[in-house]
Amino acid sequence: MAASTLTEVARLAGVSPATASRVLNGSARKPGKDIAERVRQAADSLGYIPNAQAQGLAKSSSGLIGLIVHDIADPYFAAIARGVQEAAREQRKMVLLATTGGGPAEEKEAVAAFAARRADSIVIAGSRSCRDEDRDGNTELAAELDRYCRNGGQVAVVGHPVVGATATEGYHVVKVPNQELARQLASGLAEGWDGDFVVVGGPEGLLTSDDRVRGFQEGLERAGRRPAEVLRTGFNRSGGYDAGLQLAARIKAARSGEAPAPRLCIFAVNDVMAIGAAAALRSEGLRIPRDAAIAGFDDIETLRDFRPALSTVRLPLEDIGRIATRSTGPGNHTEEAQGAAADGITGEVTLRRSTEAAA
Amino acid sequence: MAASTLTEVARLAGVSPATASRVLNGSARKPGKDIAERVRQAADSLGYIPNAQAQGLAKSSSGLIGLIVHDIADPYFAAIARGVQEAAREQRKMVLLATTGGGPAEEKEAVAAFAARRADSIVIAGSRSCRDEDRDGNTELAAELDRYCRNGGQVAVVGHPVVGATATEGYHVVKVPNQELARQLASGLAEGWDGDFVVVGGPEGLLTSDDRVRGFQEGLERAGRRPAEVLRTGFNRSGGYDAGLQLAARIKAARSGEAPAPRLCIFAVNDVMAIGAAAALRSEGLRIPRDAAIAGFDDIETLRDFRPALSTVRLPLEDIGRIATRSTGPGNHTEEAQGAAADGITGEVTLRRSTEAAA
DNA sequence: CTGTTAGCGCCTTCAA
DNA sequence: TTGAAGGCGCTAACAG
Repeated sequence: MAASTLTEVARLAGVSPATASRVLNGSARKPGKDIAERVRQAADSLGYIPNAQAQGLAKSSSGLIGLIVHDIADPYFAAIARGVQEAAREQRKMVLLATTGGGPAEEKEAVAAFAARRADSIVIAGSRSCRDEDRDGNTELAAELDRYCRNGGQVAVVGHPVVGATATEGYHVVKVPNQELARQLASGLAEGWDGDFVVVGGPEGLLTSDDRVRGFQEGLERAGRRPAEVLRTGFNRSGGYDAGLQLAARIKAARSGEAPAPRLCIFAVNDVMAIGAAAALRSEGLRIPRDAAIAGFDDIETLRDFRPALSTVRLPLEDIGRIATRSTGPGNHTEEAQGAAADGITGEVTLRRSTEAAA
Repeated sequence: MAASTLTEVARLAGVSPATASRVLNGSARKPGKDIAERVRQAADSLGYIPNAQAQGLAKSSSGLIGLIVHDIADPYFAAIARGVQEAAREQRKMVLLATTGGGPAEEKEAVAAFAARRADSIVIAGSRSCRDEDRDGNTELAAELDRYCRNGGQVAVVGHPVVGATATEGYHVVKVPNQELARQLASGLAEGWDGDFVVVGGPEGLLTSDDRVRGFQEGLERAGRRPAEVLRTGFNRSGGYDAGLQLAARIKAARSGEAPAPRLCIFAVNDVMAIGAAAALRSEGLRIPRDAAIAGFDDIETLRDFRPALSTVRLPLEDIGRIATRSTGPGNHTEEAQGAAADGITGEVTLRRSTEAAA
C-alpha cells in the first residue's frame, strides 16, 4: 500500500487536485472555508503526507541544506552541526549530512550529490587545504561549486574560501579570525611564561592550522620572543599524541642535563590535539603544568571538564554553524551576510591552569 | 541558468532521453559502445547532474536515510551518527539529519518529514520514554511510524521499541544490553568497594536510564549489597553536575561527623553525566577516587583522556549506528537483521582509576 | 538495441 | 474562487 496522493485526497473531498493543493499548502489563494475543511478532513483520514520530491520537482527547490564535515564524531564539527541544524529549523529546512574525511575529492562528490538533490544551500565546515596533493581535487571542487552557484545554489564556507573558487553570486565565506586569535593567545601566554614555545600543528597546507601557527608566531615576535619550533602532525587527537610522545622524550632528555632545563609551553592548534598531547605527556610520567604547559584552540565544550583545565581560545562553534547557514538563507544574500561573515565571529583567549607558570 | 537536463544531453548526443538515461545510470540494458561514449561526452560537456528528485519520483525511492537524534553535539549521538554515515555510504545513500531534543512529538514531526521525502529508511537513535507526559506523543509517533512502515519504509530503533508501535514489517530494533551490562558493572564495582552506592539517573521513564538503574541494582543485590539510593536528574552533563553538588554537600556533611564516614561510589548512568558529577565534586574540593568513586556508562571516546580515568561500560556506538542502518538496508530485512539486532551488540565493563578502592 | 509513450505527484499558469 | 491542462526531469513499460 503506497502512501496516498493529493489526487486521492481531492477525489475523496470532491474537489480538484488544484484546490486540494491550495488548501494543504500555503498558496497565496484563500480556499473557501467550507471546502478547506472538507479537504483537510479527507487528507487527515487518508493520512496524507505530501510528496516532497514531487513538490521539489515542481518548484525546483528542495528545502534541503547540505552540510559537509570531515567527521561528524569530532566535537568541533558536531558543535557546528548543531548550529546548522538550528538555523535549518528556523528556515523550515532539513539537513543533509556528508562526511568526507577532509579530502577535496570527496568534498566534490558531496557537492555533486547535494546538487543532484537540488539542495537549496550547502555549508562547508572543514578546513581548506592547499597542499600539492590536493591541487587537482581543489580545482574540481571549485568547479563543482561554481557550477552549483551558477545554477542558483547558495554556498557558505567556514574559515577560508575554497581554493580556486571564482563564484561570487551566492558564495559566502564565514571568516574566523584564527590568526588574530592565535596571536592574542601567544601574547597572553608570553606574559606569564619564561621558557620556550613549541607549536604542534597539522599538516602544512591545512589553512586553519597554518593560520593559527602563523598568528602564534606573530604574537611571540611582538612579545619579543624567539619563534617557536613547529612540529607537523595529524590534525586530530592521535597526531597530538604522537607529538606529545616526541616532546616528552625531549623534555626528559633535557632534564638529565646539568643545568635546570627551562619548561616548555606547547601550543597545539586545536583542543583535540592538545588533549592528545597532554595524554602522551602524562603517559610518560610528566605533569602539566609542572613539567610543561599546554594550550589548545576551539574550547570544545566536552573538553572543558578536562584537568588541568586547558588554556585555549574560545570559538562560538554553534554560532558559526548558525551564521553560515543563515547567510545562505532567504534575505541574507548581500549586505547582512557580508556583515556577519566579515566581523560577526569573534573568539576569546581563555587562559586556564594548563599554562600556569607556577608549578 | 538552470542545471542542464537529461533531455538536453540526449539532444546534444543525438539520441533519445531513454537511451541517455540508460547509459548515464546503471540500467540493466547495455548501451552501444559508441553511442554510450557520445552520451557521456555530451553529459560531461554540459556538466550534467541528474536530478535526484525526479529520479526519486520516477522510481519512488529516494536514496535517503533519515537519522533522528536528541542532540547531534552530544558525543554519544555523534558517534552513532558516524556509524550511520558509514553504512549509508556503503549503500550509496545520503543521510538526512533531524535533531529533536528528545520529545516524541518532535520525533513524530521528523518521521513525517522523512516520510514526505520518501526516505528509504529511518534510524531512531535516542532513548525512548514512557513518561506520562509523553503518552500522547508516543502514540502519535507510533502511528506515524506504523504508517511509514506500511508504505514500505524501513525503521530501525536503537535500544527499545517505540512505545506502542505495532508495525512488524520493516521494523527493526537494535537491542542494547544496558541492563545486563549495568548489572555486570555493579558486580565489578562491588568487588572492590566497601562503601555505599548512589545512582545518578535520568528522569524516570527514560528507558535507557531505567534499564541501567535497574541492572545496577540487580547487580548490587546479587553481590549482597543493599540497594543504592537513586537520584533523578537531567540526562546530560548539567544534570550530573547538579547531582554532584548535592552529593558533595552530603559527603562533606558526613565527614564532619564523629565516625569516619565510608566513601560513596557514584554510578552515573552515562559518561557525560558522570563527568558533570565529577566536575561538581571537584569544584567542592573533593577528589576522586579519594573522597568518592565515580563510574559512568558508554565509554565516550572524547572522554577517555579524562583523569582520573573513568570507569564505565564500553559500548560500540559506531557499530550500533552501522548495524542499525544495515538492518534497514537491502537484503537484511529478515533473519540477518534479527540476528544482528538480537545478539550483535555487546559491551564491556571497563574499570579504571575513578573507582579504585585505594585512595 | 533504440526510440516512443506514459506516467511518478505536485504546482502553476490559464480559462471558466 | 475553482477546475482543466501542461510541465518539472526522469524511468519504465512497450513497440520498432
